[in-house]
Amino acid sequence: MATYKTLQESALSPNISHLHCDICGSSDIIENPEGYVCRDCGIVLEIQKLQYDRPYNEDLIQYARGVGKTQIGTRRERITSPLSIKLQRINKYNSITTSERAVIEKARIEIARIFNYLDLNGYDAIKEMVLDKFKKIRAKIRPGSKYRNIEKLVSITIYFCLKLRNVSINPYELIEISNISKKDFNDFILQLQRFLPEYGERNRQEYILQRIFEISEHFKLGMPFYFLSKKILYRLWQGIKNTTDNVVAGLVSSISVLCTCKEKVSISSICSRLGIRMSTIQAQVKKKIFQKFKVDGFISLIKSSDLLVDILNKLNFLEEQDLKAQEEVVNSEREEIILGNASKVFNAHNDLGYYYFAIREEQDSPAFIFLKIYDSPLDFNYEKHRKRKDDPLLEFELYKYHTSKGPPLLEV
DNA sequence: TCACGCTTCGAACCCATGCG
DNA sequence: CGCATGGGTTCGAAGCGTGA
Repeated sequence: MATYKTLQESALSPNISHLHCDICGSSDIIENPEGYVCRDCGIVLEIQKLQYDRPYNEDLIQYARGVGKTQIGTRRERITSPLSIKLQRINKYNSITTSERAVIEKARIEIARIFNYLDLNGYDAIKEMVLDKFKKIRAKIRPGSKYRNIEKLVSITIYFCLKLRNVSINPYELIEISNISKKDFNDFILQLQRFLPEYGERNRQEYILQRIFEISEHFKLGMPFYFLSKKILYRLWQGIKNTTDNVVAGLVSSISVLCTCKEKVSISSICSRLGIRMSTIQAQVKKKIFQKFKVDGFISLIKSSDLLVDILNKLNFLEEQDLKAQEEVVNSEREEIILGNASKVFNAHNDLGYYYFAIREEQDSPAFIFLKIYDSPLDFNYEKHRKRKDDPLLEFELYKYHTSKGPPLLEV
């Protein structure tokens, strides 16, 4: 250290007073990157610049970068020293920071191991994100909690971060390679979500669409498959979203395959690619499509695929024209209208079912909104109710309905 | 006969809720 | 944080059907 200090001091002073020029004898010597130079005659002195290389010394090994610590003597030295109490105290603080750093280091190794296993070595940015979230989440958990377990916490943080960045991840695969049980995995996800609020608000549709795209690429199903899947995903989202991402992806892809390219790929191969069961998709199609749209005659997933095509036809999914227009509708921003001053003026049963008549004041001119409630969406024919082909088509979705307190809240 | 995809149905699991 | 409960969802294994 003394040598380093001397060098620093000498570098700060413009003159190196103890040196003399070899030629003119002047003591006006300065230091530059090449060496020592005489300011009077401009000659570079023969004397070498001192270059300090720290010599190897077994005792100094603790200074090495990586360990980043100074050892406060050996245990015996600390006890026998006259400054024993002080040294013990310093050593105690020293070891506290060591354990925290060791945790980060252990986490870093575990993250690298899992990324390596999942073949995600190109995702360095996500690796850094995982470590960052790991530190932040761990800092918020009280000491002694099981949720501070490094390996388990790393595993869950990786799961969260990959999902947030729309990178495919199979939870079963992650559980298999991590030191975590299935029960703990679910438990951790539930508990740790509150420390990562962005996970709850993430765009699930984007992740699911990414998985559908992977299916499309893997089985070479082409763009018709992808666009139909996208349409089904966005338009039926409210009805199908209440399950895991992979199941939704499987449901949408399966419907799409059954309607466009049944012969190209089997449903079971799509399911195994997504790590889900075909029976799950069958149950979903039965409940979310057939039961929801009140279509009788469901036998099984494959046997009822003709009926499925009929349903999608009636819902205007399979029309080639309007594809672009419908995509715009699907992608357009949603606007919420609260029919606060609407009044129900007619409430009779007729062929169409129930309907409401609503009035909403907008500046000086009143707006009239007709809401027709059908028994089933299949009873509704868009074309019949559009006077001209180019009439704008607005989709209304009933978001909240207060039976006794007033009119419904709508999402347009 | 075998492999593969599909169907069936009970078991296992998940999740929300409440309690201690 | 663990446990119990109950309803809904998903899994998993056995069996069936079909084509090579």
